[in-house]
Amino acid sequence: MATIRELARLCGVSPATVSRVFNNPKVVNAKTREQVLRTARQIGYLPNESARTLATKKSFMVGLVWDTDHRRPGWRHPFFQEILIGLKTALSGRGYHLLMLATSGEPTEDAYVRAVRRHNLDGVVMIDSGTWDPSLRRLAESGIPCVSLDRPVQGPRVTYVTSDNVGGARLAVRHLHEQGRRAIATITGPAHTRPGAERLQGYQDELARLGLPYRPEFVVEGDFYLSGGHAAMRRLLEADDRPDAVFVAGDEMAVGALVAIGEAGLKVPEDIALVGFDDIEVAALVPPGLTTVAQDKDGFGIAAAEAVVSMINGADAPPPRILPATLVVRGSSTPPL
Amino acid sequence: MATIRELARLCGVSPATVSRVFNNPKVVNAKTREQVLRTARQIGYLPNESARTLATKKSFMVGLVWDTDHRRPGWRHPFFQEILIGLKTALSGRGYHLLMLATSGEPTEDAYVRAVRRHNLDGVVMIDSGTWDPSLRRLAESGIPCVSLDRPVQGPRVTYVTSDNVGGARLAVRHLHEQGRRAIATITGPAHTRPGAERLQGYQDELARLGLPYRPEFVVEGDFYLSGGHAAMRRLLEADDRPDAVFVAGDEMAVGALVAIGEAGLKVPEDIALVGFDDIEVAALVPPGLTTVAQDKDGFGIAAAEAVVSMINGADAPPPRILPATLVVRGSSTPPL
DNA sequence: CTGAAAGCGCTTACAG
DNA sequence: CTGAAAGCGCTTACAG
Repeated sequence: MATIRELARLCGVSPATVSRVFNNPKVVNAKTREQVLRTARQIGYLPNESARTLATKKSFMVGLVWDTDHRRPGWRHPFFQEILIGLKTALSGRGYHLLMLATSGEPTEDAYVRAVRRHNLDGVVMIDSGTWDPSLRRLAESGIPCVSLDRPVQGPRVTYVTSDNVGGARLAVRHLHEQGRRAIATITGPAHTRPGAERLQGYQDELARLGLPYRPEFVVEGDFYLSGGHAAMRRLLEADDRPDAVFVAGDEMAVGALVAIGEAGLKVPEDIALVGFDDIEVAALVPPGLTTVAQDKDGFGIAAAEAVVSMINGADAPPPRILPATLVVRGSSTPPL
Repeated sequence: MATIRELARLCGVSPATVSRVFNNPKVVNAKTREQVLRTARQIGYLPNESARTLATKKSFMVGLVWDTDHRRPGWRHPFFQEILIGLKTALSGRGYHLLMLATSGEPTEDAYVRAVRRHNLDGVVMIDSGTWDPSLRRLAESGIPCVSLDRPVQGPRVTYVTSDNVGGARLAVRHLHEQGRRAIATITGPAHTRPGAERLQGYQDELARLGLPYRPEFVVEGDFYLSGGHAAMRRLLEADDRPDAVFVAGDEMAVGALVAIGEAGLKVPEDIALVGFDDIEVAALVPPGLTTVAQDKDGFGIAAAEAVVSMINGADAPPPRILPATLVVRGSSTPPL
């Protein structure tokens, strides 16, 4: 591996000049600049990022906290995977790499903060896995630029990105009402997750606006996973009074609900209309097509990357970004009764 | 951020001694060692990894090449997500972090090699996304310790981890035969992917062993995704002679096939038995339960971590690891005819 | 068991 | 526009 000194010697200039060619090209004479660039290409010179980071205190690396282990399967949700790729792409377009932070069995409260400091990470993105342990709080309070997905957090240089969960849920309920449904139940996400709570809120709000009664027996909590949606739907079907529509707060759960309805000998949408949330790939493919509230998955990654990079560059924490959610109508809720 | 000098000063020793406390503790006097450790904790000293990497040429970071963009949706497959977490966990247990490599629109052949060298990465894991472009070949040939998932590659310090795809496919076909099925079709993965080709091979091998004829019209290529399985199944159903069983080379495709069969007014397993491959979460949940060939998802991550770390520590490239695949019997293939 | 010194490969005021 | 020098925070033979 060639170093900056060798390259400088080859070009008959000082290392300082070579450094300027890469970091501040306009200040160096055009001729020498070209020569340095050409020679660098010939000998395959690559700047050593560790040395740069040591000298500049900037690593151009962002940490990803995706708090996962085998007891917390939050990461299994396909929605996160779709966000991850968008985030990686958006960051790399801005010159940043993504380091997956692992606590390596070091279960102390400051595990993440320590990892971030040791590696000179410039910022952090955290994916809400439903848990919110002290190590995340410490990270948010540490002063490191921090963007959280789907969860508001307190901290000096922290912001978050989320979908308009309340508005999206309202869209879903309004749509079901427009289709002539009046007994509209909901299968919620876990109450302790932000999206879970907000989508329930939207359901309640829209019910109120429409003048429909709020019926506690029409609200069953799920877990965002297929099996939870299946179980929740069975509970709804066991009740004396059956709903004619269900707003399911996540597509995976909605597929589980679909299955449960089929097992009960009922049909979607004839007997029960269904609207999901997320618009994961399977929503379009499962018959009769799942009507759902789409989240802007690429938008998550882009907004998170923008926010963290702007804070890294010295800006104050930008306000939270609430991405619009849009209704995608498919067969599970149409035609009207 | 406290440095090693400050810590040394506080303890009345030299930086060299502090360094030894962290890197080679046994050579330093027990008393001073304890004092250094205690003081380090008090002032929150953390070694600067960039400086360490610069001095030692070891970064304790492994790159992940997951070659993805919006045209190549390889990453969307839920199977990869399950592997990723296992890999991260296994690596972090061995003291390594995972850096997601992005080419940031730098579409040169040596983009990955450059990224690896610039960041002093100790090794690399590559996930086969079906494409195999020159930049991956260059990486494999570069001399950097390299582990590939699901694809054999040539290179001085390279090995790979895969499932026993041939054996697994044979298990599936044999099982269908034991259930009394004789007209056994297959929906394959893309022919240019290794798992796709091998599972087809296993299908052919077992057919031959059982004395069943190989019928080209019973072989339809899919894409490993739900929609591809759906389309492939429709083609099988359009033919004059309908199969009574299908070995589908991936669970997502199998779910698509299940849907297509239902749409055609046929039933699984009564009319057509189905066996998938992978054992992703949905396999257990979709009615009537998908019989499938399970891959050892945690095993992938562990084997890859072991292999790359052993090469980093100077060992020769270990032989390829072929993980056993096991049959998981559910309702889609039972009871026997 | 310990310290002084040199070095890892860069960057960046400072002076010219 | 350019160079010499100092410094980023560590590690590691070497000498004692």
